[in-house]
Amino acid sequence: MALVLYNTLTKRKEPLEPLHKDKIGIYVCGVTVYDQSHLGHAKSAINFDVIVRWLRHRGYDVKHVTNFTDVDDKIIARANEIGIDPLKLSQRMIDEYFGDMDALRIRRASVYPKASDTMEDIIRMVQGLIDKGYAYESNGSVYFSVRKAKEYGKLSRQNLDQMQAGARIEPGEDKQNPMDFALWKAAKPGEIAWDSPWGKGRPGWHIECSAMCLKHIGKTVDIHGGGTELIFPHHENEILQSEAYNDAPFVRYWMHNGLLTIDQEKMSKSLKNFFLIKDILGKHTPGTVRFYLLNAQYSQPLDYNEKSLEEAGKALERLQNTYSSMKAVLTTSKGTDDASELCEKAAKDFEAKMDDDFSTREAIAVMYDLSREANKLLSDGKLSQKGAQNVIDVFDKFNSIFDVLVETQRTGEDLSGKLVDLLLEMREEARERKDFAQADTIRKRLAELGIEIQDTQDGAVWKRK
RNA sequence: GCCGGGAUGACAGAGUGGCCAUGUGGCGGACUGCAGAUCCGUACACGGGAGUUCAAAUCUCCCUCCCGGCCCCA
Repeated sequence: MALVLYNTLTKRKEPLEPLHKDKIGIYVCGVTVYDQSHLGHAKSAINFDVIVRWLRHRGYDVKHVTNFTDVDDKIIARANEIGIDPLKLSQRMIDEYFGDMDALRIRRASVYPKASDTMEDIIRMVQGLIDKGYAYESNGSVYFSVRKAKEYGKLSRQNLDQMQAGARIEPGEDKQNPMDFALWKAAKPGEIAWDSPWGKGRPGWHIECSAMCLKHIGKTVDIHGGGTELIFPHHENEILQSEAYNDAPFVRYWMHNGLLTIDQEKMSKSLKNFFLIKDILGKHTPGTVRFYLLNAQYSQPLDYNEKSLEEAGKALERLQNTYSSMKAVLTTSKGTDDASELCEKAAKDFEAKMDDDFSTREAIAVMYDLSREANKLLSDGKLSQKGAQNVIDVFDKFNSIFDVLVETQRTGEDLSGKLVDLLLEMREEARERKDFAQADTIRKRLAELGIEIQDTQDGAVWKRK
């Protein structure tokens, strides 16, 4: 069955058909690095992390490009406040960003271009747009002329005339039309600037993405992603620039992730209602955070609150327990049922849900069903060792995409493992002679050492926490 | 004002024209020396109003409310 995904451009789910058979170029708008990352950034990054992992799992050769906007008004303002070079500030924030993302086990993109490294390409593109008559220079700045665009608003379905009537944007002093947007901004005195044919200045916000897509992927990118708040004007303007410059369709599939809200409002730096990733990770494991964020369809908004994050942690523990139990009985289970039918069905259902626009929430539900059935077989003493392995295989596949489970496999082969086995034998003897005080002491002392014991019908099993 | 997305049980969050989402939490059981884990059963639902249909939470229309976008933002 084909993989389908929701395309914001056409407003429907479409089968994925990359431009070049098995290769996919995906560009995801990154962050403006003027401050630390919050949970909303994590949502976007994790959503696309899973999407890319799934595409790779399906056999595609994926080139994933995510940019850093390292030159912009906010960075300049912040750098001035603290008195450092803007590019130093942005580099520092990039380092922080990678620290957070690595902690959340987000796989790195193939390339992370920065606006400041892409300057030649940006200037070439701006000049090209002027040469083709789509853009004009005015007092050292360059603007894209929206009236020259063949189609305006095809992504966001905005109508130029209505927008102006409704928004009543005052024309900027250098603009011919209020909806024109800057491709190149003339430098103000003292600002960081690059040389260009129009004097010193720096790129407008939208042009870097167009230039990076062209440079790192090509005229047409298969998938372009970002948060829903970027649809207008950012992505709309990218389309105008790129299609005018390249004379080719810019993007085949537009994917937008829903925003993280808090008390029903968008989490954002400007609203000051954000939680930093590093603060959240002080209270919750990376697995819990990932699981929480993947508990909703990527395209839907998700309302954050501490309680639902805790719930996600408990819910995840359920899957973790099953996984750990299966590992624990891998060489001891005595049943005869290899659970193959069950596991094949789960694996198939999981694939189908992920293939349906990356429906992580439903894919998780499949895992719960598998969990329940597997636990039942285990507690009835029916599960075979092969069966435990089959269940583990499905969980491993799930985890290769979601990356939320931790290895709790007993390491019984080394000395410490053998010592734990010995203690469990002694505890078993204590229990047989009803010396529960002794048995409980052993359990308690081992727990203090990070070894968790659970009594099952087939005897006690243990794992490292 | 214009554009887009929503409204589902205590909470979180799926989905489909007729059958159970799922998880957390409740309640009642099973198992157990105790813990823990696990399993079984159970209650609680589809914003409001009209229509289509044998059948609608699921399709159509209207209404209400919420969120996002229209300066920056994942």
